[in-house]
Amino acid sequence: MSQFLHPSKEDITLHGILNALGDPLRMRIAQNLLLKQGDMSCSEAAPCHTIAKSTLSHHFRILRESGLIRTTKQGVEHRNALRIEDIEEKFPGLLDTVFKYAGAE
Amino acid sequence: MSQFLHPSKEDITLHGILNALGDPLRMRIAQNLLLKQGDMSCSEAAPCHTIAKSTLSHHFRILRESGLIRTTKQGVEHRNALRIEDIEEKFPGLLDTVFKYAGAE
DNA sequence: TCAATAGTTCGATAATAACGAACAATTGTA
DNA sequence: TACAATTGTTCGTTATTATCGAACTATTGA
Repeated sequence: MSQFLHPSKEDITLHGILNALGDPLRMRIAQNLLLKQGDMSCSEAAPCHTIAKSTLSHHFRILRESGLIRTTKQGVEHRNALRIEDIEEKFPGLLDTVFKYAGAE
Repeated sequence: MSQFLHPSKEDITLHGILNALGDPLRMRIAQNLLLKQGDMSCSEAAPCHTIAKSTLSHHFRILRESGLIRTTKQGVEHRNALRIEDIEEKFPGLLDTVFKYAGAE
């Protein structure tokens, strides 16, 4: 009874992941989630507080529907986490390689 | 006196590359260029002949301005090639990893 | 000089992204 | 039970980007 639409591991596509990470804002969200090594609320993972929350919500949906993150509801917050194991199973080494170069941008 | 706008190696960004490859059409163009291991004309590298050539031109421009490909003029054709060495220098292993999983999509 | 070829550019329309406002769901508090 | 506060989604509008066909440029070959 997940309220969010997540693709199954098999349905995750490479271009979906690349497209998700090809946007600077979404990349920074993903980096934040990676650093935290746990789940974060949307506003917590947001790279800045100037962006409209409707826009933020839109980006989280793209991240979610690409399969890069999983969102669960906890109280009033939506907690987000990278689907590291799923991505690693489907595309071994991809996240390592990408995040290795994502730091400085 | 190149007629095309190519970023210098240092100006190539990760999200530019990911964004370029995050589109299925552009990914297939890049794959074609990789397989050929040489340069190809735009129409030669195009994944299908139903797409409008103005649209194709647009995608080649994005690939070019991301730094993923280099375009040179040879007669009436524009020859395109992946900038493998440049990308490899800036992001070692990135193209290997990405193209390893790009085949089946 | 003229036709053929390969791409680019332009103008119009379609699709997508950004924003603020209104909404829904949950929590805490009186 | 209200009711306010908080988090995020949805909706409607506007701005940006993608797609297309038509017109254009540059080059080649007849």
